[in-house]
Amino acid sequence: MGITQGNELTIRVRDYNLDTTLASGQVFRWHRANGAWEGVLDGHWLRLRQRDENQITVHSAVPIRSWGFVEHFLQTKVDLAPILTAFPAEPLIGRAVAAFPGLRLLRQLPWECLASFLLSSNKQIRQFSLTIEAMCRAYGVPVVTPPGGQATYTFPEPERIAAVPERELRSLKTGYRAPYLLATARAIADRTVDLVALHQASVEEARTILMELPGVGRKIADCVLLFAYGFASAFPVDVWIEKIIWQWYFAKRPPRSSEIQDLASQRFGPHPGYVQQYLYHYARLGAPLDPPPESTSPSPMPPSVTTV
DNA sequence: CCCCAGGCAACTG
DNA sequence: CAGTTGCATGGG
Repeated sequence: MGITQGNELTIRVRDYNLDTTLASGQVFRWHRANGAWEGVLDGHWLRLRQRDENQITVHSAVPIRSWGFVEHFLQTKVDLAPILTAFPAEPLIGRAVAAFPGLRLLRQLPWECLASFLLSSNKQIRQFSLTIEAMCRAYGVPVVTPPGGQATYTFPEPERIAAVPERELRSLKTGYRAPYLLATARAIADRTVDLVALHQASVEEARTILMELPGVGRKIADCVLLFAYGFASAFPVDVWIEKIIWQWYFAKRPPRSSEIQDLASQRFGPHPGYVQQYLYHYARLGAPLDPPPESTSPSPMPPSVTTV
C-alpha cells in the first residue's frame, strides 16, 4: 500500500525498474522530464519518479482521492520473482533478463492500447508516437497540469474519433491506417464490440473478437491481450521478436510466425508474454549487433505434441 | 536510389 | 493452405 499526501504518493516496490519499463515499447505517451516520467492516466496528469530501488513516487497536479488506478497501471503489486523463476533456463532468455532487471508488464486501458498499436503497424515508435500525440492534441480533453507546464490532453475516446472525417485523421500522418482507426473506433462507439466485456472472455475468444476489427491482425491483437487485458499467454510477434528468434532458434531458415507462436507456447513457460517483453527489449536495445548464438547453441525443438 | 519500421488485407498459386 | 504484394510516411 502507498503513503498518500494529497498530491503525492509513495509506492513501495520490489524488482521494479521504472525507466526500463516505461521505455520498453508498451506505452507511447510517457515522456522523460528531468529524471522523472510525465504522462496522463485516467484523465490525470502524473509525474512518476523512482527514488531508489524500493520507492516510486507519484505526483499529481490535483489532489487524488484514490490512487488505485496508478498501482494498477504500474502493476506494482505483482511479485516478479516467481514469474522469472518460471522462465525456462535458456541462454537467450537468461541474457535478456540479466540485461534488463526490473522490466515489467504494465496494465493499460484497452482502447488507448488498441488504438495506439493500430497506428503502429509498419511504422517506427518515434513516428507513430508523434501521430498519437497529435491526435490527443486535436481530439483529446485538456487535463490539469502544474503551473507553467505544457498543455496536455487525454487520449480521445472512441466516440470522438468515430466522428472525425477520415481526411482529418490522414492529416495526422496516419496514412493507410486512417480508415482502419476510424472503422475500429466506430465499431466500439456503436457497441458492435464491447472492450469491457473482453475482460471476462478467454484469451482465444478475446483474440477472435479483436481480430475482427479492421486493421487488427494477430500481432496487434496479442499486444492488446498482453498489455491491456493481462493475458500472459499472448506472445506478440513483431519484426524484432522475429529477428532474434530466427537468430537463436532457427539459424538458417526464417521461421514462419506460427512456428514462433508454437515455440513460445511449448518452450517459454507459463508466462510467454513476460518472456516476450524481455526478448523484445533485448533485441532492440540490449543484444550485440551481430550476436553469435553458436557459442550457446540452442537445443533442437522437442517432438511436437500439438493437438488438432 | 535502396531498405526498414512493434503489420494488415488482398491477392496469387 | 502458404507465400507475395501494396500500402503512407519518415529515417538511415
